[in-house]
Amino acid sequence: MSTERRAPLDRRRVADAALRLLDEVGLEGLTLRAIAKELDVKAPALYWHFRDKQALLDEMATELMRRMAAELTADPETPDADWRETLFRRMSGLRAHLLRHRDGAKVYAGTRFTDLSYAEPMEANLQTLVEAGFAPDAAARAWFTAYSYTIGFVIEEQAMGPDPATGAGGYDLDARADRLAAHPLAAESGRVVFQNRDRGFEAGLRAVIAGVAATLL
Amino acid sequence: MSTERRAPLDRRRVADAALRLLDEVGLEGLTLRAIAKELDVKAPALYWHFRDKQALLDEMATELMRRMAAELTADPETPDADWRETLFRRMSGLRAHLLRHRDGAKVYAGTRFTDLSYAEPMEANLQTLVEAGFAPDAAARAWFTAYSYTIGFVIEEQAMGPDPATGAGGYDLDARADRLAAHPLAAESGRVVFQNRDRGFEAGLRAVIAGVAATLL
DNA sequence: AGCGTCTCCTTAACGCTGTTAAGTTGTCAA
DNA sequence: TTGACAACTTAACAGCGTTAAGGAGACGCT
Repeated sequence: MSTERRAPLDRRRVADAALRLLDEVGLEGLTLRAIAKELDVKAPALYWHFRDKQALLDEMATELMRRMAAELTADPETPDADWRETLFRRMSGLRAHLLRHRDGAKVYAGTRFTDLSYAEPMEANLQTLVEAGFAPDAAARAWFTAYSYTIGFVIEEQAMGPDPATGAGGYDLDARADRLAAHPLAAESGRVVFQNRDRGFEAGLRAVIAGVAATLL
Repeated sequence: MSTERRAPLDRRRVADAALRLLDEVGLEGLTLRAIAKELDVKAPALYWHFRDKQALLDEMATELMRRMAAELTADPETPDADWRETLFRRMSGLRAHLLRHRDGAKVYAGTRFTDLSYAEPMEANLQTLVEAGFAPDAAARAWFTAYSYTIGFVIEEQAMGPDPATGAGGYDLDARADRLAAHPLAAESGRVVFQNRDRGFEAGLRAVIAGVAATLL
């Protein structure tokens, strides 16, 4: 008679399962009952670990951030990298993590972390900037500017659906261009924005970093 | 015997009422029944005008954009303004419109416009950049970069709650600084980011524009 | 050994949500 | 006068987040 009792849940394992499920069903399909089922549990059990659904979403965002931080310590910096390269890599890494999950940016944006695990990596990032000559205020401003750009970019990006170049493309660019035939620049801008997003993101990020260097350093 | 029949609804009047209601109840309180009540109508009536709730939200975003465009044609450009000033004003105006409504950025971000009224102002904006010497691709990139920054900024901003400086401040900055005492730069960055948001937005936007000029022009 | 307490979960139910189906009313054309 | 059509209402449904109440197992205490 195996009296195997499942180990009790904790917040991280719930957030982990929720992130897994998110990729299958999207944010609007991410119900408490579905998450509970994933964990072989009934929905009200989740209320033992979280005050409400928003607290669970906050924990998901925090878990995402923890994974980002873990990747950083695992894969150590090239020591001679300057602050531009560091900032570029941090924001590219943020985008990559958000893109790993369906609606990742919407889950992440504007949520409050549930613990202080963000403090250490954030301090390190700001330190890099200060060591490069930024005043503490300017370092914070520089970081938040690049962060805002990244978040905004990925939110729009994920709302567009899959990249029409890579993959079967959910959006018909030619039809869009036809509708906008009377506005040639707007028509062409669709291709620039919707296609080749990796390159596009990086071009914009480089601009942001260059501007930060010019006005805040 | 007054047989006054209310004029039938249309999409814009519904979107208008929904935007009014949004300020009172926030995005999560914006239910179809509440919108319907605002219009003296029952909830299923809305399905005569919209396929589903998302279509209504799209119309709200479109209406917001229309108002922005209307403000532009009403208040004509100083003719000698250079592209930096134009871009700065456009993005500041976008932010101002998003801030006018509770959860404005969340409603606006990542929705699809329901008609082509965005085409004309967008063409004008891109034209300004092209006339200033940007290649068409670079103009589109420049615009989308500033746009992403603005959207990301306002989403984070509205998620923070009211500005602690102006108004009674929903967030306790001193408590935050205490928690982060071991990480002085991170602690101080809270004040930089959470306070004085108008100035902060503008400083970041100026950096973005300077960077765009340096790398894309 | 037995009792009580605490943790972690279940069962049952609540009000509310977006959405659909079917029916009603007024208006206008032929 | 009839019929078609637009613009709604009434009624209902499955599913949502959430709460209240209770139950099973582990743990410490006497």
